Amino acid sequence: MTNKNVFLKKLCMTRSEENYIKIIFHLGGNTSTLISTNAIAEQMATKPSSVTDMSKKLAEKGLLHYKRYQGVTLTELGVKVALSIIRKHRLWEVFLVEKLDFTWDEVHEVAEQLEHIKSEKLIDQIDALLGYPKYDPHGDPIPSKDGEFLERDKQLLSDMPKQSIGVCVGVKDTSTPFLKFLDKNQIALGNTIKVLDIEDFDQSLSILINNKKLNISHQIASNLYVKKQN
Amino acid sequence: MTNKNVFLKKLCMTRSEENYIKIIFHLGGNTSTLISTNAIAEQMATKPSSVTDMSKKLAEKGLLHYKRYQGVTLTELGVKVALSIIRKHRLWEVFLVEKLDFTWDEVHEVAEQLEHIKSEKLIDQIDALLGYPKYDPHGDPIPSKDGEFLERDKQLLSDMPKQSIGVCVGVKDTSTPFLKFLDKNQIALGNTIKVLDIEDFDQSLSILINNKKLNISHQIASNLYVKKQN
DNA sequence: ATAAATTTTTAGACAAATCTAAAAATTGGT
DNA sequence: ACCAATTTTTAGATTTGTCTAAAAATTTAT
Repeated sequence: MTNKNVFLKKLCMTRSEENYIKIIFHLGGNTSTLISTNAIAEQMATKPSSVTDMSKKLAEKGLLHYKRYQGVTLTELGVKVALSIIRKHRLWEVFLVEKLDFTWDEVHEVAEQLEHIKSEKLIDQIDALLGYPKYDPHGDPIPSKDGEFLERDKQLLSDMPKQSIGVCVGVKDTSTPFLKFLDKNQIALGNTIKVLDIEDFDQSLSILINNKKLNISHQIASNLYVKKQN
Repeated sequence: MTNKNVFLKKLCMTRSEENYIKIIFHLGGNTSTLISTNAIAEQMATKPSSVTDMSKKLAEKGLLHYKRYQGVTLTELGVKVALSIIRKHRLWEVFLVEKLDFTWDEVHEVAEQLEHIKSEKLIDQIDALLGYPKYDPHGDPIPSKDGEFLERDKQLLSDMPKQSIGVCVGVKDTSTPFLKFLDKNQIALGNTIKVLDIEDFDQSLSILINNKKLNISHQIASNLYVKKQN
């Protein structure tokens, strides 16, 4: 048994604590990014005052660093805990889709419950049963027992072929004009985008997003990351 | 969807409430047996005063009948809820043993967690994946979606006469030491057991199992259920 | 039948996780 | 640098499930 797992075993965490750690990880993902109280509150669908209370408790437990009015960062231990929860969540998602015929939109709610089941043997056996998958049904990477994982293969929208479908996962250019353009056109993280056509003349794209057809320039498309489906 | 399932869907129950209902069912099993506050407290490993509080709450919700100083009985709805929890618990136990190589003594703790996962589709698909089993790994019957189940015609090994043959179908004692003993001696559900001899002095038995002769105490034999062969 | 023993309930407290409302600190615009 | 807006924290309350200690009801024994 690794050193990490000894720590995880000793730590007894409530469901609520685990959800905070998971959300904080998703908002930052490492030990150096400061996450604000309000951002956490919004993701947790709770009030900032509740977040402050929980931040103090989790800092007390050594899972994050907290400084008044500054925000929090995960400790190394906090990252390990987050990865172990995410590992469980994503493995359960694969299980539900592969073994129990769940559709992609049905898995999340159930996986949110299953990720809190406490049994090392359980999740390791599920992992084995599934053949040690590397990605979940949404294409997100599944951390190994030791917390290692491969970042998913995302690509620029401009590199997608005609008729392909992807989910918007990030931007390359982070300038204000570009982000404003995205806002104005209601292009947001998580949106599904289908490439309808690519114009030979200027490589501009005709895409389907939010059930609406939209034409965007090659320059726009070459600054949007998508995760290709299938 | 049956009427019952409509009710179960509307009822939102906490984990603690579900555990009370399950324990009360195990102590009585029907709508007419009065269960005492102390008995529940002992099984729940809690104090009688806590049981009183919870009894009032569950009566309020229509799951049981409660009269001061008398005890409680389950309502019809309470029985249905209990059966649905027991169904989940036992199906998960089969899953853990059949699909994930858990041993008899490892399943209980994890099934205690899994039985509270809320998803009708999840448990129905697990049921299908397992081929709609009728009995769990301890030989206890699994209620159907409609709450019906067949108690098995079984008897204690200690009540079998010399030279009789039976098939192991369950255990009376489900404690870890007993289950570990069975694992160690390769006594498992489905094994055929022949009673070779019964010692007058201490009622210990000499049995034939897996084509091997084995001596077991009367105490062991009185905690093993077998189904007698014609 | 009545006193003693037991069981059950009540009353009041506590911990966890949340909330609201108000106070304090930080940030941003001019 | 200062005022206004925003963010964050504090203080105090609420809910759920539990506890202890004491009171009340029931059961048992003589």
